[in-house]
Amino acid sequence: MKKPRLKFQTPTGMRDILPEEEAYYERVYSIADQYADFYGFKKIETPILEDYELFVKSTGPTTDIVEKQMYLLKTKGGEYLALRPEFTPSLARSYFENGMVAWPHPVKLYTRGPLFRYERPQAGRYRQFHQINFETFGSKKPIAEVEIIWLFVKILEKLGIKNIVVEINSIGDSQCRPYYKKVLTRYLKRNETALCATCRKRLKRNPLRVLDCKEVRCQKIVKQGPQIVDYLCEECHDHFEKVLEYLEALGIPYILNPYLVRGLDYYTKTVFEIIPQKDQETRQSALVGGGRYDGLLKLIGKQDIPACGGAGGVERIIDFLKEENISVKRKESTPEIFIAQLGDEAKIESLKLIEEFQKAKIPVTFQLSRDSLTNQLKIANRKKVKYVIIIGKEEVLKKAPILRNMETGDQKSVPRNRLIKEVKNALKKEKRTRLK
RNA sequence: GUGGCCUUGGUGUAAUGGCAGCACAAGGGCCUGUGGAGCCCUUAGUGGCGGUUCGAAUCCGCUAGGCCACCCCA
Repeated sequence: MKKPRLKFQTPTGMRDILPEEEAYYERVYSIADQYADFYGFKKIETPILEDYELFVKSTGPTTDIVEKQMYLLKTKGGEYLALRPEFTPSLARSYFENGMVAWPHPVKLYTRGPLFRYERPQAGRYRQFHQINFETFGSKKPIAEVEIIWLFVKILEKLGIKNIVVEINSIGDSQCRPYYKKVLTRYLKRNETALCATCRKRLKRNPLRVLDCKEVRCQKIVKQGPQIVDYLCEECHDHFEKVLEYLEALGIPYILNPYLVRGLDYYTKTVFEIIPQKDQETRQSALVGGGRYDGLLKLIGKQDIPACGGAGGVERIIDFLKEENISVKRKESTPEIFIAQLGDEAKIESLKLIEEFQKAKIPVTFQLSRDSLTNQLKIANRKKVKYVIIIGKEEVLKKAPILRNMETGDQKSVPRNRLIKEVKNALKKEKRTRLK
């Protein structure tokens, strides 16, 4: 619980990512990069700011994201821009704008980076957060969304995450969903008095959302009501069956959740979430979410292109890694050599030395702003380096710095021109004895 | 947008209406060019505004942040 009451600090819900935390991000990103590449998803980046209308049109004007969570800003030129709250609209826009329609299909894209939603911060939820995101444009085959689920499962596995489940459902398409909506609405209306207040509102605006209400009373009613799977049209039914068949073939464990609907307007057919097993009850912290959105592209471009995609929440994945005690090793260099200098000539000489070590790819550390040898050795000691090179006036004159072993306290003077070689040998010896 | 808890040096904490203290960290010294220990010194704090009171870190109000939950989502 930290809160430095400073003049300037990060805005609410935003935070600095410090070195320790950064190691986790690097880990997640590097694995995502690697797997994206293997599975043929091409990495692209889109601007953080987009035309505000893009999200209104695609994410949906009645969604919470658009209604209350978007960062909206007006430029000096009078345009309305939004900080992107999700990736899909941006990628769909980019698909049309860059003529990807003419690329060999399906077009498989990968992107990652910060997203912004204005809401109250909470565990695993920030106003600036990060996602890894995959989209496939131009395939209506069920394998397309399975591929994305597969990819996410692989990435999570590689990160060391087990104990997760894929929850999956089909919410139909424009053929069958309207009818189901009607049936559901009729059913819910009959039981309206037993629903919670918000669900009574939902009933008018978006009755499907009643399905994933967490109120016990609503769940009770929903459980006895009609399920979408029984109302799918033939095409959606077959599609869904194929999806499940592929998942089984891949050995990906999944759970059918007939009440999974998701909050964005544009989904059709398959919707899925990947959730830690322990959160299955609450479904509070989905690590990954996505689905098919065949109707979206025609809303923002000329052609009607089938598409699907999914997004993984980087912060949530990292939180989960930490909860599961999956540690991430930092890959920064750990210098084993400290260069200590005394006096001006020696300081200049040590600058040259540092460059030589850099060229020889030997990581060194130093504190040029310190002058006393005592202090420099103290620092060297704290940094747990193996060797210290000491250069003073005398050593500059003799062209022979001192090489000191910090463990044994032995030291000897080494001719300047042989120093790098000598250090290399010493480090090699260290490594060998450590292996024994 | 709603609710609960919280806010004291860089960090972790103590003081419950009466002198803001301790530990660690940091910087310096004891020790002129040789570290790890010890000792000494220094820097540095009640988030902000207002109220109650002889007196407020402490009680009250507002405000700003933080954490958590609801809503919703990754």
